Amino acid sequence: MTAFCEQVVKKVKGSFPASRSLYVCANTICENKEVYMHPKSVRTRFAPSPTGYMHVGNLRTALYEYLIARSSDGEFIVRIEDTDQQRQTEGAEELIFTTLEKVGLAHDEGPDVGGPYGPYVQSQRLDLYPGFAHKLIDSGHAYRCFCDKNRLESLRHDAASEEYAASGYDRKCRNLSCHAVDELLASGKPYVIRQKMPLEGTTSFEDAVFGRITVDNSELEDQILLKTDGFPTYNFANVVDDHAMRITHVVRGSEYLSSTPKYNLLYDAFGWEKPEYVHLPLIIGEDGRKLSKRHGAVSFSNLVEQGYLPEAIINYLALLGWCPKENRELYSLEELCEAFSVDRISKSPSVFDYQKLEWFNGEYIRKMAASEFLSHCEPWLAQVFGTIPPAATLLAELLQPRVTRLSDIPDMIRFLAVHQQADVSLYTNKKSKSTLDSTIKVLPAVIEKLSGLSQWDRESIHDALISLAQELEMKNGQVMWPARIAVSGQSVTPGGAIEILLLLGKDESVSRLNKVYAFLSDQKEPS
RNA sequence: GGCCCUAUAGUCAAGCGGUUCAAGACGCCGCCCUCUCAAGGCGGAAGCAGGAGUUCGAUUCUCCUUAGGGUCACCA
Repeated sequence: MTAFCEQVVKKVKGSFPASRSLYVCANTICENKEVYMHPKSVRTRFAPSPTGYMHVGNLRTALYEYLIARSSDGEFIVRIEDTDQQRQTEGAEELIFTTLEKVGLAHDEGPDVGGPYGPYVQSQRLDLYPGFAHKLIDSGHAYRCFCDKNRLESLRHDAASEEYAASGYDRKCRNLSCHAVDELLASGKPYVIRQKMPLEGTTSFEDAVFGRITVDNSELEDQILLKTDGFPTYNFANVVDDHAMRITHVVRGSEYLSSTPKYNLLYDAFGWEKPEYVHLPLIIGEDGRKLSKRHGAVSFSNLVEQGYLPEAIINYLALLGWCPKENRELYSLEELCEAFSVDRISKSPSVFDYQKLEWFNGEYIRKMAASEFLSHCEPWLAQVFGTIPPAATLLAELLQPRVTRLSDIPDMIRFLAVHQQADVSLYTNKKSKSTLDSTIKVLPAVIEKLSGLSQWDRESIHDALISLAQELEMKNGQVMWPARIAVSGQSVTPGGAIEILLLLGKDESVSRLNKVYAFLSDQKEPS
């Protein structure tokens, strides 16, 4: 007992090295759970597989896991599920951590920060799983299966095989005699270990959002626990690790709903306490299908590239499938921790709505301090001007109420860097009472007036143009409209004539106006 | 196809048998503001999938139908 305690203490302090005695230790942990922990504390885990990109569905799962932990003062753990050797991607793990950091989901334990229940990468716990699998064989809850892939494949293609259709694998090896097994083992034939499902009866469990789920055991396949390469399947590693890491709330997408009974049977076989289950409704695309790459930008980095802010993404995701008690929508992460509760998670799948995300993004942009917005703009301004223009502050001020995605900025301001002649038809505008004739009439006066200005600021330009309208007995619009169109070359601009002139500077403005006037005069003459 | 799940406007959704019963938000439309567009303000159109049953009374409870989705891998 003393030795055990020492081991536990060592482990809690995190000084326990990842070694082959891990098996022994985990085994000890599992069988002495009362000694080992703080049963009250909520522990959730984000267990992504390092596939190289962070799907918003995964991010939302991570968010809810984080919120569940934080809202009850519990711990949030990150565990990497890399038991599929085929799917390893370079830098994938890194991406997971940078994403979590960008959105502010700080974890208490994980491969990068350590913790008392490590290692937190499944490929580093490989020597843990076979022992557990063999324990299950000993207790009669699992068996070795020597069927090769070809047989399974042909089983699957054999439509006549109703037995297979009923429960997946046909359980050929389930009742192999000891003698037969020994012989196969001796021959060195590779095998997997499968879970022995009960043939009759039902299994049910209580899900925090979906309620009671019951399935017939006859529906359950004798799933593979340990692959021929000695790696565990997700189905197995997941259960072993969730238990070993003392996870109290298993939070995941509802696509796992139908396999949860199998996991519970595993917990029962080991005699372990089962966790609470919180299955989340799926995030789907416009077409009603599970959101996937063909729906467009569905990874966190895609979204950021498209100009969405991490805070806006998180806020939107929080409200996608969960509804606060209070009738409001703008929540910071901290506020979400306060407000979140599992019982307000909805059951039906929700469509990922880019328009609504865009609205959130606009809200966050407008809420920003001007200086902060400016720094967000800078890379986009540099993209157009090659450098940060002197008028950046003014530009940002004009952009802030008008931008919904940062990536829209370049197209909105490109006209400032490159002057293009407006389509002649643009000079005709009913509301401003502007026509091509009035434009041709007013332009020389505008040029003259502006050229004569000694000051180039908002007020001077404003006064000059307004007084010009009065002098010519024209409406303000008849002056402002053509000036803006001429100088910008387009009908819609961020800011009015005065702002655009201000942005361009006196020399550039006058030069553009002259160019346009010359062009328009030429156009006019033939007719 | 078997099994499981879901079902309030185009979308996210409140509602958890009857004081207000169909909130609120995005989007859409209109008006105001206005040197364009935004932002902002005001207003509008738009919904309980269908059918039985329980009940004095169903959006709300039960069943059926229909429609969607998920899942049936040595993927997670």
